[in-house]
Amino acid sequence: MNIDGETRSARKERDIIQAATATFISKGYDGTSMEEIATKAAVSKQTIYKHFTDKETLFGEVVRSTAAGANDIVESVTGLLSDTKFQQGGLAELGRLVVTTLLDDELVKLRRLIIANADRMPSLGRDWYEKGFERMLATMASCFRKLSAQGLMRAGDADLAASHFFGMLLWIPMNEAMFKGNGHPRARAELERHADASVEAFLALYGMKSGHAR
Amino acid sequence: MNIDGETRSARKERDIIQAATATFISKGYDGTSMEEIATKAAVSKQTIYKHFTDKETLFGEVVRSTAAGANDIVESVTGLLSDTKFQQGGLAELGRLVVTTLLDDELVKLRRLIIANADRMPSLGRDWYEKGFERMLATMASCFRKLSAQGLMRAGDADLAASHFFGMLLWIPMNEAMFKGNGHPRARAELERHADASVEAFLALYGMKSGHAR
DNA sequence: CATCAGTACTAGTCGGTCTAGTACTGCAAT
DNA sequence: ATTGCAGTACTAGACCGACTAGTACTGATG
Repeated sequence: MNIDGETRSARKERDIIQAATATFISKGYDGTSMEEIATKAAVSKQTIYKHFTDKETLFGEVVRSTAAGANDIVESVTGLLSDTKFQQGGLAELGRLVVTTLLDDELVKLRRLIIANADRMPSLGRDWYEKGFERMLATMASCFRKLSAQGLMRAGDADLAASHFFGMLLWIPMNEAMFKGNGHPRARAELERHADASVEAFLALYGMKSGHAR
Repeated sequence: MNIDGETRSARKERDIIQAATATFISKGYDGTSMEEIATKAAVSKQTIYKHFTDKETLFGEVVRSTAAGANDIVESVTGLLSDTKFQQGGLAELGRLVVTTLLDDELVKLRRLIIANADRMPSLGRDWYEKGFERMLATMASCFRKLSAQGLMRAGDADLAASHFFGMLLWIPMNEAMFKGNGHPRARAELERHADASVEAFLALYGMKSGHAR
C-alpha cells in the first residue's frame, strides 16, 4: 500500500504542488500552462484536475503551502527578543535574519507573483498579507511592548515601532528586489551591513541607551 | 494638417498610449489585447503596429510616459526642504504629500504591473527603479545633507536617513496597497495620521530638537 | 494619393473535457 | 497467507472552443 505512510494520491498531490510551485515561480501565472506542470510532475493533466478544480485553485494552494513556512521566522522573533537575548544584541541578529530570509530569491519571486495577481485573486493577497505580514508585525509589536514594560525599550506605540523596524530595514532592499529582475544576487554581506546600520538607528530611536524618553 | 501644432500621426499615437495605459492598468499585461486597445483608441490595429513594433514596446512606452510624471514629486521635495520651509514643518507636509501621491490608486496598479513583469522586461523595472525611486532618494539625501550642514538636522549618513524616511513612512501602507486588491481606498485621513506619526519619530531620530548628537 | 478603419486571416496557445485502457489498493473468501 | 475481485486513481492523448499577436487586403476619407 504505502511504504512511508503516504498514499499514492497524497504523493501525487505533493508532486503536483512541487512542480507547480517551481513552474509558477519561474514563469509566472499566465506563462505557466497546466500541460507543463503535468509534464514536470510526471503526471497526467487529468490527475491534476482530479486534485485541483482549477488553475487558480492550484495556484492558491501553491501560495498557501509556501506561506506556511513563515511560521519559522515568527518563532525566531519571539526567541531573539526575550529580555536576555535582546540585551545581547538580539535585535541586530534578528535584523540580519529578517533581511536574508525575506530577500531569498524564491520568496521574492513568489511575492512578485502574488502582487501581480492581487487583482485577479484578491483573497490570495489578503491571506498572504494577514497571515504573513500582519502576523509578524503583531508578534514583533507584542515583544516591543513587553520590552518597554521591562524598561529595556521606550516604544510608546509598539505597533508603530514594529512597522518602523521593518520599514527602515527592508524598504530599500525589498524595492530593489521587486523592481530589478532576477539578475541581482545583492551580496549577503552588503545586506547585513545595511541591516546593522538600520538596527543601530532604530535603537537610537526606540532603545534605552542614550537616556531621556519621550 | 494640424489645428493645434500636432500632426494627425502624433495625435493617434497619443490616443493609443492613453488607451493602452488605461487598459493595461485595469486588466494587466496579459489580460489586455491589442484589439481592445485599438477599439478604445478608436484606431485600427494596423495603426498601432505602425507606431509601435510590439505589444511589449507599447507597454514600455506606457510605463515610461507615466514615470515621467515623477518629476513633480522630486520638485516638491526640494521645495519643501529648503531651510526655511523645513523649520516650519515642511517635512511633515512632505510626508503627507508623499503618502497620498505614491498611494494613488492608478500609480499602485502601475507599480503592480511593473513588478509583475520585472522578469519578462527587466529594463522596465530597472528604469522605473533608477529614474523614479533612486532619483527621489538621492534628492532627499542631498537635502538632508544640506540641512545637516546647516545644523538643522543630524543625519550622519544622509542616504541611510533618506531610506529610513521612506521606509518608516511607506512600509505598511505600501505593502497593504500592493497585496490587498483594488477595493482598498484606505481613508486619506488615516494615511496622513500614519505619516504624521512616522515623521515625528523620524525627527526624534534625525532632528535637532532634543539635544545631543550621534 | 497617402493614410487610415475595418475586417478577414494565419498560425498558434491554452484551459478544460472526454475517452479508452492500465496500474494500484483494500477487502473478502479461500 | 494467497488469491481474486471490485472500485478507484492514473496515463496518454485526442479534442473543443475561445482567444491572441501580428499580417494582408480593401475600400473609404481627408
